[in-house]
Amino acid sequence: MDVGVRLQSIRKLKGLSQRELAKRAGVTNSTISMIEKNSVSPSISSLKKVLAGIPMSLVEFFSLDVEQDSNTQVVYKANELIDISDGAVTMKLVGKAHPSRAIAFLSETYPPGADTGNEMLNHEGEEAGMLIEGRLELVVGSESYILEKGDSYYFESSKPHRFRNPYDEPAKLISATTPANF
Amino acid sequence: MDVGVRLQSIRKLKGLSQRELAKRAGVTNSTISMIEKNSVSPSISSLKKVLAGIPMSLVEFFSLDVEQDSNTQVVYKANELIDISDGAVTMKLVGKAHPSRAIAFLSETYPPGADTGNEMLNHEGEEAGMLIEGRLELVVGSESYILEKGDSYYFESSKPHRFRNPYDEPAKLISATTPANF
DNA sequence: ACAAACTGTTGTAAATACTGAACGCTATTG
DNA sequence: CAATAGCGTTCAGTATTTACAACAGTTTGT
Repeated sequence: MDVGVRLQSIRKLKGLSQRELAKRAGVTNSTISMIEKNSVSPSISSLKKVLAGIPMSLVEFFSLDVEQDSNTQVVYKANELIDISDGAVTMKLVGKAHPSRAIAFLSETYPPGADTGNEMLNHEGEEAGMLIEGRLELVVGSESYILEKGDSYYFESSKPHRFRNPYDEPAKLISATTPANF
Repeated sequence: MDVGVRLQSIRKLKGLSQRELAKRAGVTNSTISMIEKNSVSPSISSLKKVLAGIPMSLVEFFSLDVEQDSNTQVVYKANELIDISDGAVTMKLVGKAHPSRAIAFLSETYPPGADTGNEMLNHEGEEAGMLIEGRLELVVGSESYILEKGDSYYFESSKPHRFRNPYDEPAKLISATTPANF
């Protein structure tokens, strides 16, 4: 979360000097220096100007993750998933030990009557899933769908959405969301 | 790309007033007002402070796309998935019509003897999955694992990996990969 | 109707970021 | 050995952003 260090590593990765980047970006070299030393917190406009000289967007800049080469666990037995259940809905997360989680991969079970409630729109990402057992109702935006075994979905997480099981047998769903909000 | 408009829409989405957000964020209301009117370009530190009051990260803030009303297909029936099978392995992709695919969400079937072959290390990204039926062997790096029904996995796509079904019943797998390489 | 509590929008003064011109340093070149 | 060109850092002055406080307008409650 260190803007200075982050900028410096990107700049060096691109093989640019402070002055070179400054020239391309249309700022002075001292600006770059001070930003990298965290002696100032740049304004959005000037950081944007600086990044334009790389070039790189603000999103890219902030989402750049400092790499980590963990030798983490790969396989998780059925009983090793971490339970993040919410109300009646059972949700089990794959990859508990994973550091830089990009996907939230879940096994979800909706007992009869279960409902996620009207989730607020979640700003980022996309999600997909497939129904493994039972039937389930999916509402995305103003549309309502009935999922049956083998059916799947894919939508932007930013749209308001909701899962509901109005039937009398449990529904089992496997889903993936990116980026992970857990 | 308009910071002011962006902040305002998020704030209103959360049902906060300028003063309320200001209080939570530890800044003054005038700061919020001026940022939203684009009469200033806030510093990273103050924008970060403001967003903390929502709360929201800088990445989320900048990656929030304002309008995204793509009326693309949401639900895909079992027979609507597009088949990208490779050799003996059946692979069906969810969300064929989706424009900005971030996840490759697949339903895969490995008949007895099927093998993906030694896949080359696959760019960056991560993948996760869960076994729905049968048994399957997964090799990641130098490690080999046996997946049974309900077991799952999560690893960096950059590690060399391979799936194989040495058993005499078909194996069914649901997987998610990001970013999508299809 | 009036007051109280809220909304967002301004000035002005204080705090912070940016520029331009130094500085010391290392490497390359004649 | 200069001399030149590059590097990143620092300092004083200027430009911009922020806090504080006052403002007008709208809604809530008595």
